[in-house]
Amino acid sequence: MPPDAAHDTKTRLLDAAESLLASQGIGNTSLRQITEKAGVNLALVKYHFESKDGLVAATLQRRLEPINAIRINLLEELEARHPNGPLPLDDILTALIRPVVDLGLGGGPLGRQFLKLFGRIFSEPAAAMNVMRQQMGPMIHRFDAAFARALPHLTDSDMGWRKMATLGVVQHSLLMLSMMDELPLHLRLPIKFLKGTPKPDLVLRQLVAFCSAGMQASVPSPAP
Amino acid sequence: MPPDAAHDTKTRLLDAAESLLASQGIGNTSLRQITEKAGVNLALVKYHFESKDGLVAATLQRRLEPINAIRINLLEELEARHPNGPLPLDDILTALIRPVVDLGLGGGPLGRQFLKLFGRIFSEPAAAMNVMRQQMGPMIHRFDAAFARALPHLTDSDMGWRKMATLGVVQHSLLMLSMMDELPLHLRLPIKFLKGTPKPDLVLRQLVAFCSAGMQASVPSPAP
DNA sequence: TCCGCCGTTAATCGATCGTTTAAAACCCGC
DNA sequence: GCGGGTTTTAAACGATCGATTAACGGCGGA
Repeated sequence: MPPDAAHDTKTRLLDAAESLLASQGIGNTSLRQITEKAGVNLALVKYHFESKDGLVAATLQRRLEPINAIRINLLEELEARHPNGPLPLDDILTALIRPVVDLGLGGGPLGRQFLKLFGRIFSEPAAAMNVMRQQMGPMIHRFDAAFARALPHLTDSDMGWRKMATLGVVQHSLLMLSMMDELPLHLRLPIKFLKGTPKPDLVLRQLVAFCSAGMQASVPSPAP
Repeated sequence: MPPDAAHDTKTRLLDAAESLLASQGIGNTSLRQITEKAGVNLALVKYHFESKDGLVAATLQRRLEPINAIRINLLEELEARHPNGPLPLDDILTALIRPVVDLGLGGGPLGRQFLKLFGRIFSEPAAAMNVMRQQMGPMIHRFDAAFARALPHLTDSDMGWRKMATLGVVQHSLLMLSMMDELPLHLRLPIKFLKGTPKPDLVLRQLVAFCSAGMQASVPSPAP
């Protein structure tokens, strides 16, 4: 992949888009803002990405693809270490959560920006949401067997509720963390217990601890 | 119910706004869409709500206020039943979660619509987010003492992480549920384990079970 | 040298946005 | 039925949106 002009333009558009989409949302960010920040002509969006939706999709895909690849790699390593018998639940959750925490809090401000975009995406127009699910769906499905091996006594329904809750914990927590440094102080109620940006390892441990316990909760009884 | 109370201009605007903001997001919904759906003149938004932001804020406030009032009522009843000693964690979580689940899944389609708006709001422009926090902040703070009584061994930091995770579970799960009936079938990956709209009691039990276990998780140790 | 393609540019398209104005319509006590 | 405040109306404002066009520069192959 040569560093030709076209590749450079694409990257600059993606970087600018990632930053602006994250901080303002998709619907509230204009192509003109993006191209101005990228120092690039407006019409090049259509040339390189066909449309605004295309640019948004490419922005998401650029980050989601490697994250999900790492997740599956970690899972396969884990499965290789435990050829049979139940898998350690905490290790499964770590494989699921660590890649996104590392990107978001381990890297520079770029990762942080994507973290916010990742958190926002569930509320955005269908076009963006579809890319999200297209990327996340197969990855989550890949984890299904692992969870079933770790918690064999859970019904499909109970397991479904708990996977949904787990994703909620990760998505919401990381969104809040990524918002930390740009919110006015008096609005930081949900995260005011934090002194500064926490280290990735701490975040990972907290999220895994909560989700692991939630996953292993005793099945709630029908009705009181 | 006087005949034109339901057709009162303000109420019709709020109803139309709630429905459209929920299904499209705030930034992607125009005042013209709202006023057309409400059967009301465009300029009346400025007359009754000053601006678009004012209408959005009023839409949120109309639902958040009674929900948070019920939450605090339930909490105070709980505290009255346990004048001293620790509070049952599951009951605290029930007081926190039940009101929003009941509104969203117990009532008609109107409640469902707001559920989606509630789930979206964390990703929307600052104006809307501020209203959200302004309403949620004092309510959450009201629960702080109760959580501390139920889990006295947790540090402020650990407690903070777990409250954040709990809100994530509730917010994300309810958003997914509220999206159920309008998503194309092939995109329902996260919730495909559900046959139909679940009863409020089932949802409440699942969410409380997960969050309660997560809240009570053993404190994660520093580093491996 | 010239052709042809790729990347880029400036400019404009029609549409739609939130907001604002000024006048009309309405309601109610007098 | 008349006057005055409240509510509603139609129309337009300037700004900005995503999309599109036609022309231009550069550079490698014929």
